[in-house]
Amino acid sequence: MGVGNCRPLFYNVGMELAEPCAHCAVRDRALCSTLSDDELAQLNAIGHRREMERGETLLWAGDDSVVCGNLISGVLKLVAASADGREQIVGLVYPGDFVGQPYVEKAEFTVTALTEAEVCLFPRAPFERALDDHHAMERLLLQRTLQALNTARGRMLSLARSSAQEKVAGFLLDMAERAGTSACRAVPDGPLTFDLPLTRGQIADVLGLTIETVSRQMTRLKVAGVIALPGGRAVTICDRDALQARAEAA
Amino acid sequence: MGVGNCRPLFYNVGMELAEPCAHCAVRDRALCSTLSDDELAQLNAIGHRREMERGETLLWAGDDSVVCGNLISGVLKLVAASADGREQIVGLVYPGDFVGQPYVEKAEFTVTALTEAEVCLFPRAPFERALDDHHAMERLLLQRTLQALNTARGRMLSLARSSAQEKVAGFLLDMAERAGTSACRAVPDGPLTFDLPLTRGQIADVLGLTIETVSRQMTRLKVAGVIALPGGRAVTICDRDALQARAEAA
DNA sequence: AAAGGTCTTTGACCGCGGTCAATGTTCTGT
DNA sequence: ACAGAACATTGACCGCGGTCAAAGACCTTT
Repeated sequence: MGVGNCRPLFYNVGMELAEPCAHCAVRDRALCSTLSDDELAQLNAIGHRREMERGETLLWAGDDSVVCGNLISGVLKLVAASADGREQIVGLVYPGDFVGQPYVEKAEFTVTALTEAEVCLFPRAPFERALDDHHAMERLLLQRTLQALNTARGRMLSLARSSAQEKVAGFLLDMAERAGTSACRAVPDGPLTFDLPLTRGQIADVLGLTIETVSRQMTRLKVAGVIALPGGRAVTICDRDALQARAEAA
Repeated sequence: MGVGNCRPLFYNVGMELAEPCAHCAVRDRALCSTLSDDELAQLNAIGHRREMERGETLLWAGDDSVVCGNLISGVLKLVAASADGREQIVGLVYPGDFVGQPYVEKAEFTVTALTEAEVCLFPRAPFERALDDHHAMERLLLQRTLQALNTARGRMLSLARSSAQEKVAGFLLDMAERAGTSACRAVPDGPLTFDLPLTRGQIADVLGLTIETVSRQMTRLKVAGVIALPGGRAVTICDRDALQARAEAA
C-alpha cells in the first residue's frame, strides 16, 4: 500500500512547503535540490510517493517507460536479461538517485527493490515538461547521467577483465563506502562491520559470477583474515589495505 | 596537421553560414543539428577542426578533460585500463557522435582514433557556456547520454553473460549494421561484404576476449559457412539468420 | 623484389570459474 | 518452539577460454 494518498489536497496554497517534501530525507541530494520551495510544491502536485516491499518491481523491461522519480530510502536494482533468462544487474540505485528515463519510450531494464524502499514518482510526460521549466534540474540530471555513464563504463572493465577475487574484493570495498553511517566500527580505523543489502545470488548478478564462486571467494577472504563473516548478511572488513590489494591485482 | 587554421577569420559576418560548417558531413546529425545557421556560426567561433591519424590519441585517461566535440568522420575508441595494463574498449564513437564530457574535470577514458578521423573540437569551458545558451542542444546531449548509458548497460550483460561465440556473432551483426552505405551486396538480401575498422586485437578489447579466441571464433563461423573472410579486413555475412541465432544462444 | 614489420591463424596445454549435487545455516510464519 | 523455505557453503568434476609458442598472411618501405 502506497502513501500517495497522504499527499495533501491543497499542496501549493500559501508559501509553505507542501508535505511530504518538507521532511523529505533526500531534499538536499535528489534532483529536487535544484528547486525552490515554491517550485518544489508545483512539482509535487504531479508526483506521489510509493512504498515498496523487498522484491517488488517498479518497472519491467520492455514495458512502456511510464514513470520516473527519486529514490528516498532503500536500494533498487536495474536488471538486464537475455532472452534465455541469463541476468545481469547493470546498476544499483541508492537514496537520492534518480530512477527511470525521460525521453525514452520503452524501459530497457527491470527495476526491482532489493530492500524495503520508498520512491517519489512522477508520470514521465509531465516530468519531461517539468524539466523544460526547471533548467537547473535538467542540468543536474545531465550531470548525473554523465556520471552514471562513467560508472557503467568502469564496470565494463571490471566485468570483462577482473578475476573473481578482484571482483568480490572490489565489491566489498564499494559496499563499505556506501554503508557509511549505518556501518559501525569499534575502534577508529579498526574493523568495520556492516550489512550487505544483497544476497549472494544478487552479488553474483552484479559481478557477473555465480553464487558458488561468490561464496568461495568470500570464504577465501575470510580464511586469509581479510574479512570476517559474523553471520546473517553482516560483513566485517578486518584489513582494508589487504582487501584493496586483492581488488587491484589478480 | 589540423585544419583549424582554415577557419575563416570573420565567421559571423552577414547571414551566410561560416565555413567549414556549411559543408559539414554531420551537420544534420551532430549536436549542432539543433542550432540555426547563425547560432552555429557563433559556436564555430570557439571551435576548430582537427584531423587525426590512425592510432592518434585525443584525450588521455586521468588528464584534464579539456576538449569535447563532434566526430565528423572515422571511428574512435574509448578505452578503460586497469593499473596493471589490462584494457577494455568501453565505447566506439561514430560520425555524428559526441566525444568528451562536459561538467567532468578529469577524463576517465582514453580516446584514440581507430581509423583516420576528423573531429570538430571545442574547449570544454566555453562549450559548457554554449550549452547554457542553446537549450535545445543541451536537451539533445541529455538524450544522447541516456542512450549511451543504455548501450553501455546492455553491453554489461553481454560482457558478463555471453559466450565467446555469442559475442563475436553479435559484434559482426553490429558492425554490419554500422557499415551501412559502405557495405556492398551483390544480390538484394544476399551476402553482405564490408570492412571491419578494427583489428582482431581491438575486437578482443571490445568483447572482453583475447585475440586468439576472437580468431578461433571467426574461423568457426567461417567453417560453418555463416561468414566468409575474403582477406584483408573484409568480412562477408553469408547467412544472416544463422549469425543472429548464434548471437542469441550459447 | 626483397626485407621487415604487423596482424592473423593454428596448435598444445591448463587453470579459472561454471555446473551439479549434497549439506548446513538463517529467516519466516504459525 | 517448530516446520518449511530460502539462502549459503562446500566438494567433485569439467569445459570454456586464456596462455604460450610457432608458423603463415598481409602490408609497408626501399
